[in-house]
This record gives sequence, structure tokens and C-alpha cells, in this order.
Amino acid sequence: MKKVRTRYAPSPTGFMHVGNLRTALYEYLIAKSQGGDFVLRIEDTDQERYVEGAVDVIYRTLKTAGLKHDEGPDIGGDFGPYVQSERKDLYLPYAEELIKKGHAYRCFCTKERLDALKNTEEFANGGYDRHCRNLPQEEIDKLLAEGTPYVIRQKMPIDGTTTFVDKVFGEITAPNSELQDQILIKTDGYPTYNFANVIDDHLMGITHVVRGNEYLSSTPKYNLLYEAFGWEIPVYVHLPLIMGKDENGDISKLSKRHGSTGFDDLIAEGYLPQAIINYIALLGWCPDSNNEMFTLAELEKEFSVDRISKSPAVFDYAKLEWFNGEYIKSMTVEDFEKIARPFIRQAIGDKPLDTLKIAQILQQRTTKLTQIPEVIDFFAELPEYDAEMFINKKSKTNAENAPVMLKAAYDELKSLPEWTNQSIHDSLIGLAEKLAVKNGTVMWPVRISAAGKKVTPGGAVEILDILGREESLSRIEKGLEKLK
RNA sequence: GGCCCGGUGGUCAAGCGGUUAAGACACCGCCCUUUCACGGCGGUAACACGAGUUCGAGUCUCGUCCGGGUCACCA
Repeated sequence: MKKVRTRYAPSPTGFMHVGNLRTALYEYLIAKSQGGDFVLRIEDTDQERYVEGAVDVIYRTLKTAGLKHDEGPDIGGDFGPYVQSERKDLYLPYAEELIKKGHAYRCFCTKERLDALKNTEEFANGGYDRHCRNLPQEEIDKLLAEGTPYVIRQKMPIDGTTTFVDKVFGEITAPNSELQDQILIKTDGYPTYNFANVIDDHLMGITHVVRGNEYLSSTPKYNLLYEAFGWEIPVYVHLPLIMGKDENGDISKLSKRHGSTGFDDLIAEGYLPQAIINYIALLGWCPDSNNEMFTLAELEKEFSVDRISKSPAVFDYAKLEWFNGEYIKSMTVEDFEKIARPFIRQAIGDKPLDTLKIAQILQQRTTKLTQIPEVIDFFAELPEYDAEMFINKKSKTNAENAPVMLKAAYDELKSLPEWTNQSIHDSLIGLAEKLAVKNGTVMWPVRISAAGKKVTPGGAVEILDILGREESLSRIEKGLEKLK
């Protein structure tokens, strides 16, 4: 069997949408799951949409996501160049071959004529009126001699149907009357996407054309092109679209108004690349097993085209966040501290606090890195808080016992010979035992005075430990003041 | 509007003619507990509708409805 070759062919827009990334992922997985090659090709035939630095965004995203390509503009390969603008001169001869074979023709229609056409009824029904499709040869020669600009159009069959087979959607038949004489080569000499794509896929030996479902209805045009050339038709794999849900509950193709949709945006929001990959792998595909946690390497083993779903999937940030939390929890504290540090520092500035200890209390309860600063802001500065906070039913603290507990804890802590998590813990637990109250009754007032907020990562002991003796005692004193 | 595709809980989804219709996220409750979380246990919740085929239909066929995609010198 022929070696599987897939390609990711983005156009450099400077923005990597998660939908595109998911397409790239599946292309990568289809190749890798069958020992094939994954090729990167840049489709920049639209000169008007050129964006500086956009190609770097693609490289960087692929790299961060772990999708290593086997061939591409940056690493070369046997089928280069891998940038379409560098292949420009290669397309015209193919278009001319099509003209000779009677599958294409030159169209000299001006933009003005076409624009005017748009307002007619005919355009509404059938698009381009095929005005140049049957021009007499003399006229063509004359226009050519005059140097009239032209495009090359594909000559579509007028009637009949075209049938193709898609790996996930099955056999699809569409009437040829729907097909327009689409442009293959533009006035500027560049090929259109539809043409370049077919030529390059063929020349690069691509065996599986994997792309979003939005291309499903233009696939007959591709097929006709392959047939006109007499080339082997690749395996088509169309992917269900990723949708977004807005505040009204309306569903449409995932876009910015649904939240962050760019890979970079998601990363900036505090999501881990592995979590993103894991999550989007499951949007439109599911494994044989009930397992949900997958590393890229595991996906490469398990992925199979026949388990790709047909129906569109709504992107769910809540589930992504759950995955993120799972990945965070599975890290070593040291690794977590590394990625969390910038966010921790954002809250505590350069205060000499132990970021590893902070990371430790954060790790089990963090699902998104960006939520870190606000939950630990009290380390930097004790917030204003109300004495009411000392009262907590579950911990059995009230206006009477809170000051008593806090004072007792204060005295106990003040006399501690050493300030460690262990010693603080033992003294406070010991105190609760001595006073014959539940642990929470002692811990609650202590934690409130230390943090000034009801909800904190870590308990009283951890917070005191991180704060240090001096700051801790001073904060407890303030708490005692409040309770007077 | 034409054409194409899709339709299992709020979301992702398993299911391939016979199941008490899995599982995960979210949500709710209980337990654990030094708050919140984590963790453990439990719960609410779905085959769009209507015909047909069949002994039997979420699974097959058709129609309806709903949703999406596509109709560029963009990709």
C-alpha cells in the first residue's frame, strides 16, 4: 500500500483558529496513525491578504501543539517549494493543458461586466453566464494579441451529476448544474485556491485530503479537475464543523463572539497546549474505549478515521477547563510552579514569599492559570474585611468564641520555637484538642484573620506558613482588634 | 432561494434491528474536610416529529420540521 501523506495547508492570516488547529491535528493523526507523512504547505495565493509574520504564527502554533511536520517551507522536503507563491509559474501550464483538452477556457470578461451581471436575474440563478465559454478562435486570438487581460475558467458539464466518496460522509452526489465555471487562474496570474490545491496535492503525492466540512459542496469541482487531468482521486475526509453557542443559545460556526477561538488566545487565557489538543481531538472523534485522557502519542496510536463523527460539535469551554485542571493536577509541583510563577508574581509582586509553597496549595484547585492572581492576592496585602466573617456555622464559630479562639491561637503561635508547616499544624490542632472544640473552630478565625477572605487556597496552616511568623502574628493582632 | 450535510440529556458522545439507551463535562445532593477546591458516593436529564419496513426501530426507508454549510479573480 502507498504511504499515507496528508497536508495541512493554511493560508497565512496571522491567526490560528482552533478549528484550523483541529483540522491540522486530524491530518497529523491520520498520517501518523498509519506511519505516514504530514506535510505543511502555505497557501498564500491571495496577494491582497498578505500579513506580515503570519507564517511564523503557523510554525509556532504547530510547534507548541507538538504537531511536527515532515516536510514544509522551513525544513524542506522532496516536493518543494512548499509555499504556493513560490510555485506560481507552475500552475499556468496545467491550466493551459486543460484548455487544450477542452476542460477550460480563457475568459476576457471585465470586472465591470461581471459586476453588472450580479444585478441581473440570471446571475442569481446561475452565476457567471459563460459568456466566453464558446468564443470563436479568431476572437480569442485577437483579444490575446491585443493583450487583453483574462482569467482561465473551468468548463463544467452542463448536466448530469458528479459523485464522489467521502470517508466520513459516504457517497455524495450533486447535480452538475450547480457547478459554476470557476476561475482557475486569476488575472494576476496566480491560481485560485481551488486550482492550486488540486495541482499541489497531486504533485506532492497527498493521499488523503482532510479538511473542514465547508468544502464538502465544492468537492465535485475538485473531482472533475482530477478526472480532467486523469489523475488519481485522493481519499476525501471531511470533518464536522466546530460550532459556538452565543448568549441567546444560537449556534453557528465558532467565531470570536463566542469567546477566545485563537490558539494563542487560549494559551494566554491560561490553558495548556496538551489540554487544548486533548479536548479538540475529542470534538468530532471518539475512541473505542471510554478513555478521555490522551497524550498526542496515544492519539497517534488510537486515532482512526472511521470513528470521526458526522455531526457538528459545540465548543464547550467548561469541558476544556476540566481537561486543563486534570493536566495541571497531573504535573509535578515543580513543573506546575514554573508555569504558575508568572501568575503568582502578578499578584504578589516581588515580595519574598515562597512561590513553590504557594504553587503547592494552588495546584489542586486551579483549572485555569489566569484565575491564580485573584485567589492569592491576599498574600500581598491583607484586604479590608468585616468582623462578620469570623462567624461560620459549619465551623461552629460565633461572636463569642471567635475572639477567644483567636487569642488562644495567637498565644500558642507566638511561643512557637520554630515556624514550619508542621509546627503550626501541631500547635493549632493541639489547641483544638485541649479546648475540646472541633478543629474548624480554631482554624476558621485564624484563617480569616490571616487572609481576610472566606475562600482561600490552602487552609490556615498553609497560609500562616507562607506568610511567615511576623506577618502572621501581625494579621492576627488586627483580627483581634476587629473582634473587640 | 437552489444544492449538500446533519439531528441521542444543557454540552461532547457510545450505540450499527432485540440494551434497564453507556461514559464524560456541567448541574444538584450527600460524605470527607482546616474555608474553597480535590477526592468518594448518589441524583436530575435524551433518541426532533409523522408515516412505513419488521415479530421487534435510536438503529433501515420516505416525508415534515429544525440546525448548519455552500453558491467570489477568499481560502
